[in-house]
Amino acid sequence: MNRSSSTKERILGAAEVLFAQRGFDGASLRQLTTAAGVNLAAVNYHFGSKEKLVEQVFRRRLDALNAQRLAALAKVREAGNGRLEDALDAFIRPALELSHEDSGSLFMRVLARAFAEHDDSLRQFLSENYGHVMRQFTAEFARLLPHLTKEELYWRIDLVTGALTHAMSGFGMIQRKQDVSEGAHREQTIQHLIRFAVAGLTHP
Amino acid sequence: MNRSSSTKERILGAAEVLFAQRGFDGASLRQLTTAAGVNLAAVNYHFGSKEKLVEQVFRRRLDALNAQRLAALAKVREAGNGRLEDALDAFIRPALELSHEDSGSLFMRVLARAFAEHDDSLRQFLSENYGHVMRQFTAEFARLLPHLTKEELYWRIDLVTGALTHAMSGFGMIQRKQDVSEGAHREQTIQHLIRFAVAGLTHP
DNA sequence: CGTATGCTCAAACGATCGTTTGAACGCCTG
DNA sequence: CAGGCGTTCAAACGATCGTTTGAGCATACG
Repeated sequence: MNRSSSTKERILGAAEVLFAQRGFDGASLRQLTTAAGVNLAAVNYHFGSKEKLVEQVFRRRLDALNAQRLAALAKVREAGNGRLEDALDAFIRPALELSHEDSGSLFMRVLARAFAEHDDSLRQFLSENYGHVMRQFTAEFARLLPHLTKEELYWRIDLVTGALTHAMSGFGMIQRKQDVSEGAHREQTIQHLIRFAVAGLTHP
Repeated sequence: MNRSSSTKERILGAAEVLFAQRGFDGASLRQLTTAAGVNLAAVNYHFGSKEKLVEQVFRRRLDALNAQRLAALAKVREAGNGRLEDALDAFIRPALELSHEDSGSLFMRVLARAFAEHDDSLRQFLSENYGHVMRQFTAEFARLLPHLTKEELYWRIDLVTGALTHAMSGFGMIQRKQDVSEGAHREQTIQHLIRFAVAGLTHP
């Protein structure tokens, strides 16, 4: 029983790495199970199919990520000082903390890939399970930026989302310098993203 | 001989559509040649391999796109009034005009996919053939924003690039309304992107 | 007219894919 | 000890992939 959960976890871990590196189609179950050190048939035994495995890879990270985002957003609302920076922090910080975990940084690449691939079933899965998070943040932004028309707001949120996805998935040129600690670098990154997002959302 | 170029063009057109829809791996040569109405072997006969076909799909659009971008940038430099908006216009407008051509909008999706896939050979191809364009624009931005450190500038360019790629590849929620002409909608979009980019690049 | 040349075609190649199968294994329970 | 159960395993399945082949066709040239 303990071995079983170990096998599942090993598959999920290897899947995240290989999906990030080669994409969902590009990573074969043979590469994946070899990297995980498990039998080829284990994926279909434990997950049912490759597609279900993909969903579980998302679930494992996104459940926790979105719970943290919503909790942080609730705290911001509770405080009620209406600072745009705080709402953005609630959205950005959990994602960046995840992406600095063990192999969590790869997950952001997986997520960026999912956006790039216009695979309908995957997009539907993401929308059904996690669309409410985006809706809550959009509502909060609308509250904090009441002078913007709905169309204008959507435009800006869309562009900010693109920038953040791009940055968090590690496409960027910016690398941590050796004389900066990881925690400090993350804090620096968060501040960069927030200042950029604020400028993009509030410009005249 | 006329038939030959027609076959090549039909393959390139169908490839662009299918690569945008299903990705480079996801689109098979059999789907592709069927859609193009040509024989399966035609791809390897005219292009040598699937990978070479992918390169030609990029070349066909990017050669023209980057030539227009550099020409527009040269004009901006010549005028010499140092407006950031004009440099951004030189970068954005050619891409958006391309994406409103016949099936050119799909090409921006293909480009976004290429960014998402961390395929090394493809990235190297893009960097070797078109890296100088990005370098010229970066240099121009550095000239127009002399108060920014190099690191700060790279951060902002990186985020702006992410936003523009995201927006131009049509992920966005914004759709053209029926009572707005296509030309007007494009001009509106360009202005949106430029204002957003200016805000992101110049904020304190 | 005969013969190169450029192109198209159906067919087949070996490789690799996701999935299924049935036997073997370890372990807990009765 | 016997037997059921969850898991792992090697092997095979049919499908599909990119690529190659060699015959067939048309057009251009001596």
